[in-house]
Amino acid sequence: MHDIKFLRANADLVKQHLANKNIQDGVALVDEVLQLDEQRRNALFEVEQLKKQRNEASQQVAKLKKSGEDATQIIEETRHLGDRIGALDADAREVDAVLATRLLEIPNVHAPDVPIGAVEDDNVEVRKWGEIPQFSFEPKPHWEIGENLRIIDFERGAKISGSRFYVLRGAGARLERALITLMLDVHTQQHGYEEILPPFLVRPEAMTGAGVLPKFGEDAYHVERDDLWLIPTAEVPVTALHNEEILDVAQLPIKYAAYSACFRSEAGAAGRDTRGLIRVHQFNKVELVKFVAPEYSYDELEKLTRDAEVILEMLELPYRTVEHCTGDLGFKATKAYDVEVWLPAQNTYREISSCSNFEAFQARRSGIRYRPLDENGKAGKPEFVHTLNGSGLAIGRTMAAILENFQQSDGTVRIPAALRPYLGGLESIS
RNA sequence: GGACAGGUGGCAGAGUGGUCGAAUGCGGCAGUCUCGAAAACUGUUGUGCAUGCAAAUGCACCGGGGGUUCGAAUCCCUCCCUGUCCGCCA
Repeated sequence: MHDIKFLRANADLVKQHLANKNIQDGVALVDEVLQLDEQRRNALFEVEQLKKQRNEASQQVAKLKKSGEDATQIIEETRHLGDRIGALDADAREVDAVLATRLLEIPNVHAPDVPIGAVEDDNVEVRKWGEIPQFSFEPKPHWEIGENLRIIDFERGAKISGSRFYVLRGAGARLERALITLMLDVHTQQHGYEEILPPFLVRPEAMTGAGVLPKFGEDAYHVERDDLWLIPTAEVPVTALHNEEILDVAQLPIKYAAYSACFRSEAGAAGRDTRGLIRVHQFNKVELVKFVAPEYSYDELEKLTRDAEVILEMLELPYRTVEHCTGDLGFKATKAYDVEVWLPAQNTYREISSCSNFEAFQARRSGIRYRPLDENGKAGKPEFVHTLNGSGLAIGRTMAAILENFQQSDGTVRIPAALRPYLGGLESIS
């Protein structure tokens, strides 16, 4: 969410950035909000004048009654005032509600150094790591490997829950659990994150604060009866951890690593990645979330991205890191990197982590603040923190990458050395 | 799910219709005292919004929302949360 004052003062800049982000109705959205804002301020000014009159009249009544005098005349006169205030207040509230919703729907601006571009192809590769494996045979896609080894059961997943669901069994289930544990261990023991295990169902406020609602409700699952949402990522509950709090500046940066199951309806994704573990309704992920002082947020983004990359290096998986161009940045981020792992059977890199700086976009929605220190070390007025997050990593896609990259001609899969301690020393799945 | 009891400033805790944004205590900040510190004493100490260049002024906020009233922290409705007991349950 934008600061309305910033929007008022920088409407043209915001419009330009939305155009850079390839947002079609950006100009109209900004103009509508500015108009609503003016309406709201006019209504507010009028109603506040009337309230002032009413407050003064009420104090008169109090004085008269105290001295035992008759106040019926003032009470009579003020009664109409109350009706008008009520009506104007209702108008102002209505405008305010529309304004708040519209404001929540305006995408974030982008950082000045983000490459301008329209689509994914304009993203810029910033790093590449690892050797792309050469096979003496035609590498199989991970879903075939998984089914042959009887560690992934897509058919029964569909029987139980429908398409885009799967069942892990035996070594597959254990591998999934090992990956979760390894990632949490590395992030907590080597990268300084605190481990969080959050609720998987959250209130609408948490979804709104993180930026999923009101615009992207279609992509998530909603439990009607209790008005709770299944989290599409641990980002939602972990970001909400500090909603409406003023954080102690000495604690910043706050860094959390959270495992959760993630639930996505994948509405509008029909026909895309229909096979395998790449695009499913329920998957596991270890998510990294940071709350930082604004001046450090871009440094922290670089570190966060590195924290994700390190996991792939430990697992010996080749990857590249690309920076999103403006057109691919999405709704919330001012700057973002995707870490993409090599998938041999698809002969391409696929996103396995997306690391973003949101600046104050989420913090403003969620009321997450801190008191910056002045040059004398004294605490000042509360200001919004910057929030960042990134996958560290998506577990299902990591499993897919392991199966495809380390498959052998005999159909077995080699387990990378770093993972073996988490699998009781297992060196390959056969 | 049922029955009670609660939710007030950073914390503790008064306040049951009229200068209550809110007593008091603790904490924080500044000052006095001191070589320095502690103690003591004095002062100060919330957030958001609007108008304004500013100083300032106004409005709102006592869990959220709505209502009654000239006037609500205080009364009513509703939702949420916490505690206790009962029921159910991993």
